[in-house]
Amino acid sequence: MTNETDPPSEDAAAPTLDALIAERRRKRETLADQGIDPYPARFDRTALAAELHDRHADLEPDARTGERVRLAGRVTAVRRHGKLSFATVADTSGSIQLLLQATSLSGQAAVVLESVDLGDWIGAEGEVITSRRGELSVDTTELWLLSKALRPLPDKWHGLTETDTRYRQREVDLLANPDSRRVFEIRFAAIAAMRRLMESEHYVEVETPILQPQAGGAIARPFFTHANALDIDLSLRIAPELYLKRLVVGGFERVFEIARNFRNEGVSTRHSPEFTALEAYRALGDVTDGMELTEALVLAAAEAATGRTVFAAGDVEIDLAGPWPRRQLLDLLEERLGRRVHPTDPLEDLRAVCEEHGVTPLPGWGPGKLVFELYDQVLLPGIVDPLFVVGFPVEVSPLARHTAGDPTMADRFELCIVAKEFANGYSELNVPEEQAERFEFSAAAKAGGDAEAHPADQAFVRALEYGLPPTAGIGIGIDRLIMLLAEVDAIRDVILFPMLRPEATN
RNA sequence: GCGCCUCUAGCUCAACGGCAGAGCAACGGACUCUUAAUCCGCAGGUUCCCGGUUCGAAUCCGGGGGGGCGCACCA
Repeated sequence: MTNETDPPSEDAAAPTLDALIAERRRKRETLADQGIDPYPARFDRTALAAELHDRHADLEPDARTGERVRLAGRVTAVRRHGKLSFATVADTSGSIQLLLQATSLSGQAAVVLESVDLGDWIGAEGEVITSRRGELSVDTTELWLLSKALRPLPDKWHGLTETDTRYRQREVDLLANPDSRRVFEIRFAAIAAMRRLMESEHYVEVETPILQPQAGGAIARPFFTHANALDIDLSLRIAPELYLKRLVVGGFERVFEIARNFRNEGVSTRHSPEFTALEAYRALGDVTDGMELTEALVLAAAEAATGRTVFAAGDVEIDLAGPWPRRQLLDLLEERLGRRVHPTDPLEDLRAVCEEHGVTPLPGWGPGKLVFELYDQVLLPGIVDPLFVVGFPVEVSPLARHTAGDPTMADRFELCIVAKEFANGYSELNVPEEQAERFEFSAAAKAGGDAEAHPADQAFVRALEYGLPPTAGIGIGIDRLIMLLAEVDAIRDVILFPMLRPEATN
């Protein structure tokens, strides 16, 4: 293995990407020529990098442990010093250094080391030691190639910065940018924690249709598709709400779904056409129980994912530590506007108040919508720390129970943090006739050209006629919650494969 | 949809009307304690695409494409 007298291969192609790949293929063939399988079927690993760091945190420099381990991971750095080399290997838990001495390596290990490239998956066996500089290392005797990286990795120091490539080739982003990986670790830890909480509260996780004859449960424009077998047009769901309440009618008293929703609307830093919401319904509860559950879920997610309650959001810090204040929307508006407003006020008055505060009323807006817009455009931007805003106009809450003694207001809350809505919930409307009436009203708006008005859903009304118990419902925007916990400001940074235009074909 | 910004070697970036360059990665070499290793050498380009202006275009202009940000719609 020491015939190093060959001149540089004279047919070396130009080191464009193709040539870099060809070079790595050549190395792979070199191994195969020597009887080394470049794609072995499996590997028995006995230790993870992080375990070793935990177990041997206090070793002196130049120490030996006598502990032999088998590691596997991706090569992220190689430092060659002639007969001594160092390599850094990253596995799912973290990174660890391999120390590779020519005098210790097996014949195969030496051959594998000769051809190893940044990005290759390797397995290594050796003794856990510390280097003379004190770095925990594996004094390697055996080395296996587990899978060849034919494509070169991004710059090990700068990583991958081009957003386009980060989103299109998320796998490369994840392996090259630790921060990106961290965001998704937070995401999935948070979701798992919320699932655990729901389970401990005896909610059943269910699945409802994504392909629906008629998209309901929210005010939004759906995507459409077509089912060939039935020759019918279908919508992709905009919310699971109506189906979940039908399950409560059916006797599943506590249900939840972590639902991917689809809305054919604008794309922005805060909006993705495809987004995830947790919706939960609890029989016998009301809007108060909904707020309690919402707060518990967010805190459980924050605790499990980060262990903190204080987060940076832009240039402000917010503290999630509860309990969160619960304030009536109409009271908050009175404080902000200097006068009391209510959906029963004359339309012209409400329009005047809107104009006065920079909200331009649109022609179709009723009094409830005007009040809601005052909230959305005037009140919401000023909210920083978590706040439950309670009591919304019925006009903009077609599925919520109206407030006792006030048919124009609904027992509904929104959770607001740093000027954004994070969750929404209410006492569910369970009077079939009233629901049918609300649907008629919104269906008229839809017929009048409002593409986002809620459609009448007869199957849902029929379900209510079998009896929906008093029920609390909530919906939490998972992506936005993750943005908060991970302290990133683009929703695409918390979605693994965000929607993009297709790549240009070569 | 509208406005602004952006696209140069595999990656990260220079050059801003005058020979398209550097660092990392690659390739050849030296090196048994490095950790962004170091040193010597070598190679690498459809400057996103099409067109125009110009003696000369990565650079200026027009059109197109990808992406980002802002506005609008929405959560």
